[in-house]
Amino acid sequence: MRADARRNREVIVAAALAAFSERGAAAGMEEIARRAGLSVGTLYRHFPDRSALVEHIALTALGDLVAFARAQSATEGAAPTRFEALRRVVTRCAELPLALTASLAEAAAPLPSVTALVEESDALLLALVVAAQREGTLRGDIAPGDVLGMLRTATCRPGARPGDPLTTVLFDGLARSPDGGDEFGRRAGSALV
Amino acid sequence: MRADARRNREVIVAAALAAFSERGAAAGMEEIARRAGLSVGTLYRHFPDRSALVEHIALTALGDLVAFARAQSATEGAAPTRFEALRRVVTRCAELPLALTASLAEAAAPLPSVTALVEESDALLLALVVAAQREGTLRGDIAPGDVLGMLRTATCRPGARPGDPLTTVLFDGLARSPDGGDEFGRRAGSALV
Amino acid sequence: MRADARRNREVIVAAALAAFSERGAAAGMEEIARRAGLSVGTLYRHFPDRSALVEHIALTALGDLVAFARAQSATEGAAPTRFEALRRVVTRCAELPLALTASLAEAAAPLPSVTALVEESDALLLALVVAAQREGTLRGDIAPGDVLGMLRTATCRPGARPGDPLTTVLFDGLARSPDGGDEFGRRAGSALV
Amino acid sequence: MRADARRNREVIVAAALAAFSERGAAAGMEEIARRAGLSVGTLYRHFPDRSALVEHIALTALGDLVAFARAQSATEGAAPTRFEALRRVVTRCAELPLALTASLAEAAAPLPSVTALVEESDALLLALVVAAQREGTLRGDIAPGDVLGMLRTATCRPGARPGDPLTTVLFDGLARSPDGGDEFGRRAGSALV
DNA sequence: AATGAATGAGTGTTCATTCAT
DNA sequence: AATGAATGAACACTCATTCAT
Repeated sequence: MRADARRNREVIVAAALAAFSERGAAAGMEEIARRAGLSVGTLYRHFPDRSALVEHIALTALGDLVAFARAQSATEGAAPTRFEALRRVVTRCAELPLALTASLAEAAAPLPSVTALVEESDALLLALVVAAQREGTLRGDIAPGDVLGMLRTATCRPGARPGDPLTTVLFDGLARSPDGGDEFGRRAGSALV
Repeated sequence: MRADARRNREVIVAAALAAFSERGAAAGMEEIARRAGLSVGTLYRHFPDRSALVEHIALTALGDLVAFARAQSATEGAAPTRFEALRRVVTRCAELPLALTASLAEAAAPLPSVTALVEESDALLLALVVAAQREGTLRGDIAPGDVLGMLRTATCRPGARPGDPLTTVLFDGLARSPDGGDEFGRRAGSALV
Repeated sequence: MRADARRNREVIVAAALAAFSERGAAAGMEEIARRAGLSVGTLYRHFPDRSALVEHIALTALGDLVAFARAQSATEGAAPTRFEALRRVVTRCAELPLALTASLAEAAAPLPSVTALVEESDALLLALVVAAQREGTLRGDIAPGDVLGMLRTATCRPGARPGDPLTTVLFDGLARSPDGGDEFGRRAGSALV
Repeated sequence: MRADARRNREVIVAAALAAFSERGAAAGMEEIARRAGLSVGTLYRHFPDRSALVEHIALTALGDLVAFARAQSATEGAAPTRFEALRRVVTRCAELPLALTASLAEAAAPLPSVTALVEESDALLLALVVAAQREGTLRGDIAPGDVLGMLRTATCRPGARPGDPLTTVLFDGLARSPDGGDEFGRRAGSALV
């Protein structure tokens, strides 16, 4: 592949990402092309049709996340605890353009390749949650599946951002307090959404 | 407004609700009209344009929920505890067609009237959570905002249904165990979603 | 169907016929709509897609011809001889917009409904040729299939017209001369194309 | 012109011929280039635009035929009779890719250069028919123009092939029977195509 | 008041043609 | 001189909206 073609391909993907993020799956090919400073024909040279572009973006974002999650799931990872590994993955999740607009997610969902990655991602995260609970760094009184739900709520909301207070608070709340107690009655009134 | 006109309006709303639920925001005016047994012209007699119809549906569903939440929030409500009131509101939430497809929610989100109701709904639910924690029926070791997140995860997922096991399990998990202890260390590894 | 809709449908068909005749199958939907004094949307209300329009026109022309051929094939038809019946059918053929441009014919050919009619048309014409030969009004020294080929050459050329000298000459040449002889050596030098 | 350039030109023409034969005028420049093992850029180096390529192919095929017909028309040609010369020309005609799809023929028809060759071809063939009838080897009871029509039917049908039974039968039927008689009344009912 | 036919701007997509590599 | 990437006008088709019946 020629250098300029590869460059253009990247420009297209970036433009599509931006367009979908800002305007949802409603963003048209023409608009994406305009953002990329190219013409529609070039889009179609790189992606056979609209859904191929959507799929590519969804797969790239998800694949990136899954790769990172896999790395962090390996015991020999740099993270000192499974809890910390989980925090890193979730933080990375918010850094990635995973928070694609809901409608793009909906558009990509039925694609088998996307479904497969979502399932792997879920499995990796779930395993991390369970492991963190086993090692005692993540409170054990919440079902792993519920924890996953909370994480998803935190990271996949439209507009989620890496530095989000919600994510921070969430992990604070999920951590087993160092003094050994998730003592009942602790008021957490400040950690509102 | 004549009786048949009011009837038509209701039929239209019901048809739109069904169409959006099944086919997402992709559902067209013609399809909605067909489901309603009417013609597009009649749709436009009742709603000036598509977004007015979307807004009406979102407001109806949300308004219904907020009204119910308001009623349950009044201390003199029939619910014996705030925990029970919360459970009723959440159950009602799942009964309502609030779990509209993500794309419809996205379409309705920017409307100020919808935003206002979402905020009121969040405030009411949050107050109920705090109150339930105060009265000791809802475990206090989870931040109210996190509880809200879990509830949202449980109720607003696409495809959520009133009888959902997740909702049941969630409230089981949220209840302070009768023996007085949310004892630390309880493993919940088997309670996967 | 409303009166104006039926009128418009006819206008569309006429416009499509004219457009295809003049510009071949390359004629676009927009042009057909413009000729009809309508907008593309109306074309698509009446015909689900381009090929449906092409098919309709081909079927109408062919169906008309086949109906006429069927009528003339009935022994009790008004034509005194099978030869005369054949001549009428072929003349009618040239009167119909059957001489659609080659590319339209090519576009319509793969449609099963069109193929079926073409086959029936061929069968009817072939039967007429054989019958005319049996009754002695059509010279018997040419294979019926070859006669059919000649007829097709005469009628289905692009630009064929009812009054065509070729058709006249062709039937003169096919007729058994009244004096009983297709005598060898007759010069026909004047009957050139 | 360099040797490789001439070679490329030939390859392009052959590829275009194959593409048009198989897929009709719908064949695109990119497909032709792919068949030729070249890129579109090279096509445009040899032919200024699509219609130039179409014209070249039509002219080549027709010119080849006309040259052959001219040669056979010269009295001193190798053919023992005019009838045999005609048979050779027609056979050659079927060997040439003249039977291009209808839509290509339509595309090339309006070009004056093509029209001129078609007319010369018709004139040559017609003259051969008349001459063959004069020398008594081609039955004289069919108008030369009609004979031409039959020949066209036989050779220019889409899908016509050199060895075609139709061509053989046609010439058998056109030949004056050796016993001297195209005797009237001969039934040919069984010789269906 | 209801109908459903007509509108037309907009979308995805193609392809002959041009031009940087 | 060849390549193949980029162009952009054109096409088939859709659908929210309007309006004659």
